[in-house]
Amino acid sequence: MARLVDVIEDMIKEMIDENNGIATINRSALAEQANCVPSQITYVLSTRFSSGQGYIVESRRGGGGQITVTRVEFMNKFSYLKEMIDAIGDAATQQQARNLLEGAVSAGAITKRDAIIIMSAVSDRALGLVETDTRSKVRANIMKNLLLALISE
Amino acid sequence: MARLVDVIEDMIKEMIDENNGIATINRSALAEQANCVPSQITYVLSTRFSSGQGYIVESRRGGGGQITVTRVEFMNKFSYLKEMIDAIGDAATQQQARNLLEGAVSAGAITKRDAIIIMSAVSDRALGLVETDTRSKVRANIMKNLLLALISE
DNA sequence: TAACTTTGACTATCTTTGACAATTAGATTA
DNA sequence: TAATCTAATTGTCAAAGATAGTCAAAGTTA
Repeated sequence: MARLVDVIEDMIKEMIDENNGIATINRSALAEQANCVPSQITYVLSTRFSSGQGYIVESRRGGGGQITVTRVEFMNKFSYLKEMIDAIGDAATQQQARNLLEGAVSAGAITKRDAIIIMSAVSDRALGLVETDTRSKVRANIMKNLLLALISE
Repeated sequence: MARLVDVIEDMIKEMIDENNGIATINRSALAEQANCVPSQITYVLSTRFSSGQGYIVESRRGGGGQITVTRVEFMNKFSYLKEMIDAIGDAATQQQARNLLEGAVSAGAITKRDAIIIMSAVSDRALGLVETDTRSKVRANIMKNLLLALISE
């Protein structure tokens, strides 16, 4: 069964692709198109289109209100990695790590190969022996070290 | 009567064989099929499909969640890495990790760049939040996962 | 007896939904 | 004109739903 998040993520990315890197969204219309509640759109935007993933999301409420999603282009690799490091903060779940890495790959900030390597180091499997209550922090730490290594190449 | 672990192990291996080396599992569905509790699947995966045994296991929770098991083929050109994985065993100090990586670089099994990346993930600095008494085990685990990722490319 | 297997209650994480709050443009009114 | 109302939008947050993970006790086997 396809996940709604994935469907919506794809729809938004398509809009972005078709519009020179900027999607202009009417939240409820998109929700209707995707057959879901409007807040689901908000959820997708916050988990898949964050600044650490190379997007700027702006919005306005009220009549004529809308959401615009802009893919940040021409951002050099270093500042992208820096954004990622900021986004990680001091804890990250496996899924958050995955989302960040996918964003970085599609932004061209890192290669797919590097993303796979990094993911393999911070997956739940790799960290299985770390106590569950510190695992997210350990993951964040490792990931930041890995990204720093990429920066300092 | 055949042991459950063996039955489930075979089921998963069959799925892998039938799908180009990758099985996609819904844990509770498979448990139902095998007539056991879901956590039994987790047990089989951790005892029979570990990184030391050449499998990459990935998973996601939540709606649409799933587990994927990938069998990594050891081609000849990766025999050095396979031996490395065996050599790591279940614990490695930072120094041992460094030595192994240096050996791999001078043997031409991995690039210097990859060695630096891997080292940045398993350095004491990256693992600072892991309790010292498990750190070597965690390091070994991460390293095996990383090497498998390199092989699986 | 030591190691391995099986079970199940409990936990963690991710997604989906919906009720309610906040904001804004434009229309209406005093 | 200024204040107010109204309709149109997005934002927030917590609950419900859907998976997988953990851990320790009980059972089995070598």
